[in-house]
Amino acid sequence: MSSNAAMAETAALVGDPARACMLNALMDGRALTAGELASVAGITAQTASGHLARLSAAGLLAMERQGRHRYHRLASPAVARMLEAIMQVAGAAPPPALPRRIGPADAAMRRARTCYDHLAGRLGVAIAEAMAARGQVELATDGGAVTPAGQDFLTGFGIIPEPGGSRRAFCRPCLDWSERRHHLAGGLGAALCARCFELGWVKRVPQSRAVLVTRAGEAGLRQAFGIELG
Amino acid sequence: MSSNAAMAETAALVGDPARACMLNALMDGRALTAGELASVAGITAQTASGHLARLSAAGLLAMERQGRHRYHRLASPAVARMLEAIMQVAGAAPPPALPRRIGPADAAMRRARTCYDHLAGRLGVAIAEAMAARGQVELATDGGAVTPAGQDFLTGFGIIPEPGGSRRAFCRPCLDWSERRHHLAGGLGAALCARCFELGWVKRVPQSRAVLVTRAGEAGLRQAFGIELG
DNA sequence: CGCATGCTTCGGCCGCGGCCGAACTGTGCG
DNA sequence: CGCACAGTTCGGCCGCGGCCGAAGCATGCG
Repeated sequence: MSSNAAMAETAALVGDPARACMLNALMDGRALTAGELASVAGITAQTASGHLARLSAAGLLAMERQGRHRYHRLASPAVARMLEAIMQVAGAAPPPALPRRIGPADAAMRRARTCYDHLAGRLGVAIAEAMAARGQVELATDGGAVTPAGQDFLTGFGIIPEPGGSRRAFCRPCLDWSERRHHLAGGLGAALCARCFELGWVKRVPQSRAVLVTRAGEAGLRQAFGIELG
Repeated sequence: MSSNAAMAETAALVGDPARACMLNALMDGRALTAGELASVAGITAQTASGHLARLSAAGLLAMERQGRHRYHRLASPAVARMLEAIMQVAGAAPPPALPRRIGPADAAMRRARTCYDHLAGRLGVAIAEAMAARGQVELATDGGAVTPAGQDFLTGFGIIPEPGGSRRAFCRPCLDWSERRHHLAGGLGAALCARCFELGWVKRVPQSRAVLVTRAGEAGLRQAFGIELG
């Protein structure tokens, strides 16, 4: 009865070409701005705004303000799974993942850079996702925490976990500019970044926020986090 | 691009309350008539007809004529999976599976009966599904086949697989009246039915198409097919 | 401060599509 | 053959919702 109505409502949201286009563009887990989504859907910003509001209200999307931008992303893996299931029935091959050029044009910046006091770019995101996958940190939209396993790892990595003091913001997710996924910020992000510099794994590029991953860094990252930047 | 359009089209089909209602009613794998589907959706027959035609054209439903009835069912497990994924996102609990009374009112008939020369009812459907699950038979909409493993099983069960003669219709699915799922018909269905009588597993109920599963039958069916009629 | 930018809200246009009544096909039954 | 019943097709009504132009906030920058 009402479950039918709820199902229909959700499906109807996906059932509009413009909205389907936007959802599809978010399938890789990145977060995009309203303007970008309007562009990929081929509609004006005001129309997109309405769609995005409805998608968020229905719990399909999550929104995150950052300055004067608003980043939208799929609200949960369940949404992605649903979209995949629909595409399967629709007989549509998953989209060719067109390499839309977003973020900084500089390849080195996209690969690795600092964001204030922590690491960003593919490197920063890879570290965050590796630690999350291994259960060392738990990331939520509005915060995060280091698990006991994470404490152990950090100690072994040469980072002394914070005493009770400014615990609040110690482990915090931050939306990555170029990757549009979360990397680690807060005290933890800063400590990881500092330790990587200390170990000689990364070096600053003069006059730029970009950092260079050294040979030693590639080996160390592979061993410590299982990361392969490619 | 076009994959977005295909996805939107499919989702839009589910996105109508009436169609969602019908699809939901088919989630258990049974096949229902257009009239029944119209009834559960609370719309007239002519409106339902239009919906069903569109759903079939899009490959969400499969239709099967039987006399002057037209039975509709989900076209594939992928469709069921999609619907489940949508319901999950919609936060709707799967419908309480309201026990709609369909088919013959006689409980014995629903449990087990003969259909011409083969077994039907919960028993017939259970045998067909058990054999399909074990890879002994392969059932398609318009025919079926006994696999090598199935040949072995049948030999052990005391059935001599047909010689090349009337092979065509030896293994054939037949839509079950009360269960609205397929049971086995054709030469195979007849042979299985005959053997069950021969083994004393089932007995005819006088003046009725219903058959009774004996104590020996319950044990035998459990052992031979892993069936538990409950 | 004022301007530019990103996004939202409002108002109105318009077309798609769901709905039903009525009429038609086709199957089964006596 | 005529009747009953399941299902479809046709035609027309109507409302929901997508779309954009214009105007209204918010944030950031010089």
